[in-house]
Amino acid sequence: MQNSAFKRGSTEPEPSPMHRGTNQSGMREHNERLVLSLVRRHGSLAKSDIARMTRLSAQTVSVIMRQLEKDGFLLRRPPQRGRVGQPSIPMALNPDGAYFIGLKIGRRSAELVLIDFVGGIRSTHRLPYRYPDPGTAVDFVASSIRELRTALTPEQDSRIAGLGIAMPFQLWNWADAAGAPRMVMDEWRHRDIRSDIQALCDFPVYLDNDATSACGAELVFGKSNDLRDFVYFYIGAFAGGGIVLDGRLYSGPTGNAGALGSMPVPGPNGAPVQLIDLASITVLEKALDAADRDASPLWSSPQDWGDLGPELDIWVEKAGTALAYAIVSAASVIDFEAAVIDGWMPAAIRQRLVEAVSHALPRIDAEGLNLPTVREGTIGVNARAMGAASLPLSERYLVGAMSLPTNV
Amino acid sequence: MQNSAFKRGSTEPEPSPMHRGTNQSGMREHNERLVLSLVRRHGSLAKSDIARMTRLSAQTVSVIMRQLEKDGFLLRRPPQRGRVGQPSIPMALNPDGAYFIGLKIGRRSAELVLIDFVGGIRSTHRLPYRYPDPGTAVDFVASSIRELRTALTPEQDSRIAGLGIAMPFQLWNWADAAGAPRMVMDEWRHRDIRSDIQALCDFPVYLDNDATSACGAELVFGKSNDLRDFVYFYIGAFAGGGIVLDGRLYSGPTGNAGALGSMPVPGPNGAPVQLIDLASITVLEKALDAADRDASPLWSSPQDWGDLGPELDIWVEKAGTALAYAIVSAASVIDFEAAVIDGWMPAAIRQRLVEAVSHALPRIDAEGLNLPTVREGTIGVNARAMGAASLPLSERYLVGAMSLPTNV
DNA sequence: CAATAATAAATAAGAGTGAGTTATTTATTG
DNA sequence: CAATAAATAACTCACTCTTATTTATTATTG
Repeated sequence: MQNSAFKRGSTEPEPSPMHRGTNQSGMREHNERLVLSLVRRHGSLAKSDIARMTRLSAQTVSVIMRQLEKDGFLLRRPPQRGRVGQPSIPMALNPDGAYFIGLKIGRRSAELVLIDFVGGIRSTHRLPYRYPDPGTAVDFVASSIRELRTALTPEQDSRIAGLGIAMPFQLWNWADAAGAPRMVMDEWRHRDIRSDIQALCDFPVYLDNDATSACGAELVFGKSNDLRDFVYFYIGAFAGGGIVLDGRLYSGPTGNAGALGSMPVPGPNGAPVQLIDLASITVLEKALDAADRDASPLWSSPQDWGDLGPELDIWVEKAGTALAYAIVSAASVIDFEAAVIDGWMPAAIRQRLVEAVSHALPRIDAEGLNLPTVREGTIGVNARAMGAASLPLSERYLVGAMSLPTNV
Repeated sequence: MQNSAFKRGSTEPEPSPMHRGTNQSGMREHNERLVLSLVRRHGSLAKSDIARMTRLSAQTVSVIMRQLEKDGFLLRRPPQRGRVGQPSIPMALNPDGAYFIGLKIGRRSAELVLIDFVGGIRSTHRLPYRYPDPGTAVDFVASSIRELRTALTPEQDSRIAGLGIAMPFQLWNWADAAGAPRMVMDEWRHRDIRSDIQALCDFPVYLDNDATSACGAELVFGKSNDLRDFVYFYIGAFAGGGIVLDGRLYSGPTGNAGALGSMPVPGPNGAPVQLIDLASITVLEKALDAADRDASPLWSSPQDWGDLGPELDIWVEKAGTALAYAIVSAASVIDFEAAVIDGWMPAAIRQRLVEAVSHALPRIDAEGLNLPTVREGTIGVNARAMGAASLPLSERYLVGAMSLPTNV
């Protein structure tokens, strides 16, 4: 079953489904994005560094970067002395160069953040609910945006470059049978939430899977940007994933790439089950409920779960093994450099989970594969909302997504 | 364990591991490749068609295509009358526009083919052996190339644009314990066969996994070019695979993407085994041996295996189920549009195998996934050698592989 | 049924843009 | 003060775009 909302969209119609040619403005745009991408990855770089890396002439880089500085995307840093020759002037991203809105629509709450060009959170809005409902969600977005925009100067306001939505794929399917009326959940199935929110905004609106978005946050704002290709797991209420190929978030032809929660892994009795059935936080919740332990910290305090007893240990062990199988399967498809694991959990638990995966991995038959190294994610609980905000950023300012330079 | 030979190489040193900028010649080259890619995909196209598809101006397309025609890459077809306005002149690929050499190094034989710009096989050279040995292989390549080049006019000879090698990953590991001396097989581990062959050639030499190469043949010469993203299985002595993303063969950071033979799938007793242990032709061979049937047609007559009895039926069933699991796992990583299955087997068997997969697929839990459609490959037994030849073609004439336009 | 209009492909001439080249300036270390 | 390296200025060159023109066909009309 396909989610009609999951056709990534921008503000412009794209009448040509095919490849497009390149002209001078496309070339310039590509080179500008390249400069911004390199500066983002390295923190700060001198014009001469960029020229060497890109093989563009020093003059060309000079022109491009002066323009980017003039446009407020780059800032000069103190000249670097100590080596022969004129000191180089490192250029860094200007945090105020552009702003982005990230919207996470979850099963228990919606969250909207305003972030700056380097991923700093400038404001946060939150709406908890028993179950999500499209009308309420759109109202929340409308009022939150109105509120945050009034707090900005006109100059800042004009620099809001886009909004991204992170939402579970097939939200209606995974809804809690408990609280959610069937009819409300079915609304999600047919409603094009992206268009509804686009109607509120004069900047482009993008939508992607929540775990894929979280992966985008890791790529754009995290410390994993030394990696060109990695597979990413976000362990939330349900386990999900994302894919980075050639340094770009890859969400696939239908937007459902990195649907790692649906990966078949060996189950307790030998029969295959889905990763989601072993590595989700709801699985831990059920185990705690069955043991008459209080599971509420799982949702309310992701920074510290307190003592959850042996149920946690068992979950970490089983989830880690399941993730290890998923990693081997993913490595059979793409020879990822790394597997990055993050989630809605305390950093200490995340670390234990990564250790469990690292421990289980060598016990799986991986003959013929180059196994990825396993790493912790570096964003944490905010990854989905920040990832949502990273979507317009990537689309507009990085060499990414549809990145062949196109006509303008 | 990593195969040092599996660093895809070209004839030029690539000192910059990073992204490169675009300049005018890069822009022109990109647009030329785009034209050739579109003409290849559609069979023939008028200049005006290309202009509409690429959004380039008619004049630009006119200039580019007249140049490509002058350079011998495009041919005029009869004008298309019947509609209002000046008749359009479709342009098609000139088969003699460029030639490519494909080399397959297998476990039982090496094969070298010369193909033209549209995939026509112009000559074939074959060397059967009990086990592969690097020295013999290089000698075979040297003499075959010498021979085929003397049969070409100087004009044709100068149009040989590259050579591709298709070779199993970790050839030494899968070697038949029977015939192959350990020492000879170990030579493969350390020898850089690509460089050795590059030394014989004045055109660039590429190397890729054999199944990945076969996938490239399907993409470039097959009838699967309506697909932007697909997963490909080549069932040879061992099962292997390849990946196509955004219309380009993706071989991954280490060249080991699409290592689908190593995919864990449920085994006969519940414990996971690798796909290779269920869906390889060697598995069928062993079953035939155990039943005292003659397995030799498997290798000697891939066009017609004759009657192989119930062992074949069992193998098709088991291999089909295993492939179905591998497809679901792959679909969890990337939401491929299609799964294409080809191999060293008669077309009728390939068809039965695809049916077995299609039958097994709906019985696997694929909640949350968009399952790809299952298709037969359209190249068949020659896929690996032709795929090898497709590597330099893609690299040089299609928007592909390292396809961001770069400086020249 | 010719004459003319409409349509679309293809091309020509010239403008505009952006990267490359060469030479120059600037600021530092040795 | 020489050597080195960053940064920039002036100018050239390549390639696409725009506008106008030519060409070949089908459709329309008196």
